[in-house]
Amino acid sequence: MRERNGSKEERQEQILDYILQHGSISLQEVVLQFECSEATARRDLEALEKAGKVIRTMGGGAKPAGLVSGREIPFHEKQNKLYREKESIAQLAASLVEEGDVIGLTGGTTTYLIARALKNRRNITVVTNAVNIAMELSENEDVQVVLTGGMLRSKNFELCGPLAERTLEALNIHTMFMGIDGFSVEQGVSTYSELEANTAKMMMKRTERTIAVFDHTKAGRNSLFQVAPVTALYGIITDEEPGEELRERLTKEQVKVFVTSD
Amino acid sequence: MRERNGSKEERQEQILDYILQHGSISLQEVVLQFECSEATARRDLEALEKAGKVIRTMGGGAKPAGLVSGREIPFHEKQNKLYREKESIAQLAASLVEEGDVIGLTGGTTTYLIARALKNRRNITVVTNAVNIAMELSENEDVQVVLTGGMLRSKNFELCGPLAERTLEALNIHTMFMGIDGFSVEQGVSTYSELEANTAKMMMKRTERTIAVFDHTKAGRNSLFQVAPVTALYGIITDEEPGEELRERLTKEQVKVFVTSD
DNA sequence: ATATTTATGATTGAATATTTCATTATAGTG
DNA sequence: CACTATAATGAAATATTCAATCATAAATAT
Repeated sequence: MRERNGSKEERQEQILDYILQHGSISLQEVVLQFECSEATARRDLEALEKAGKVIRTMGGGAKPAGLVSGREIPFHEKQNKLYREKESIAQLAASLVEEGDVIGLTGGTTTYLIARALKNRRNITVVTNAVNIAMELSENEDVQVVLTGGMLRSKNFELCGPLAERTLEALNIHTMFMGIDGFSVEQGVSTYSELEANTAKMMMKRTERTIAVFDHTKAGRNSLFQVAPVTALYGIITDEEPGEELRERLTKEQVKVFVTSD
Repeated sequence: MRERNGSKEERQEQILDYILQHGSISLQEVVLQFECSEATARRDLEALEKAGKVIRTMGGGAKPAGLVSGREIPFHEKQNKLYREKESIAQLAASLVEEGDVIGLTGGTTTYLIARALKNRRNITVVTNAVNIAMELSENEDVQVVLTGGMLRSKNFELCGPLAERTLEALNIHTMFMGIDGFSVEQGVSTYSELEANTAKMMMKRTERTIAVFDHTKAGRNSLFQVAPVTALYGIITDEEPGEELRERLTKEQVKVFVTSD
């Protein structure tokens, strides 16, 4: 390889730096600044685009929306296969929210979509422990966003730990939408992660009405850590009619069932 | 004019809606969805670009980063100014950090640069109330990131309010780097925002050594809300030698002075 | 009714992007 | 140390997209 000034990685990082500072860069600027060919400049921009860090424009590159401090906010819609289902769940959830409400949202893809559905609302407050949800909603000044504190788990952008729980103690939430990994009559709602389970539990304690949101693949499944029994729920929102037995039990426990196809 | 479905304005608004929701749109999607020619589709995107509402890409348009629901994030703009000075301040600050330290960072451009300088460190803990700093550092698993809770102020990504202060009560910070808007002998350090001032005050209470970081344009200036007198500081880091009187006073008060040019 | 303005679609030359292939440096292997 | 394999780069050919221009038809004004 004919390295002139530095490695490919260095160059791309510098290009990204430039874009983050200036907002955009032209192909010619890349060529001149790094004394490389147009082909290389394009390849660098292409690589950065693939990494979600740059959006390519005609004759250059620019800073994409949804990029915070050079980092992509994950959970973008394309990635998800159950996007339609989750989107319809999110729409239904959002329809239950009224002006003046104080809403709680745990982390997760479905709750993230609920946040997006609430994005253009006025006069609501959203309490969440998910940084990406907070960022999404902060775009709208009419939505008050309260983020819990805590240790940042980089993989899913959730704040967890004792600090998160401590923060929640000071809050009172009307309606909380809880994203979960498993739902069954016997075990209630459950998640893969103990940290998340604990944080969710704590959030529930501070909430009047807890509504579990999940797609049909989660129904009848149990994840490792139980968050709450079905009796603790105000309602559930899902995309497929639950089985007869489940439906009966839920009715008996006065758990409201919202199905998107209804 | 041969209006098919609606006016030019309607169409452009719908295109914008689509882009805001989906993040981007292709030229072909515009053509198909609105049954117009490519020329018209391009013209619409061009108009939206001129209005600053869309960034045009190769073969389409996308949501621009500078625009968030019609408002701009001032954070990245500010970063341009005095970048070199701030970067050198950040480097000096980072050099004071050792393995095992628990570092506090308030929000601000300079502190953000400190975070970036600390990004590849090992075994340090960073406590911050700035979401963008947390996101930046969370890329590295060897840096433990603790975010305070609080109300998210969308303009600068800072978490403020009683909740932030409540979170800080549970934490003990070794060295804190505080970004400020004004510094003078009489008033000490000050900021534009009362919320930020209060949060900074609280963070100071939980910190052994507080170091104020600021570029020379902040020296000798007072902002609206005082955070602390100079006597409360362990040190300052700035890019220009302070005046003789100031230097004398700082020496007398045993405030360490770090200047990047030294 | 006629003229004017505006929006649109089509065409063409220019700019940009993509693909492919040859070259050279780096890293690894015996 | 030579040899190979790999990765990065540059150059050239091809394909795509864009910008500018002009003609036409609808809406508006006179």
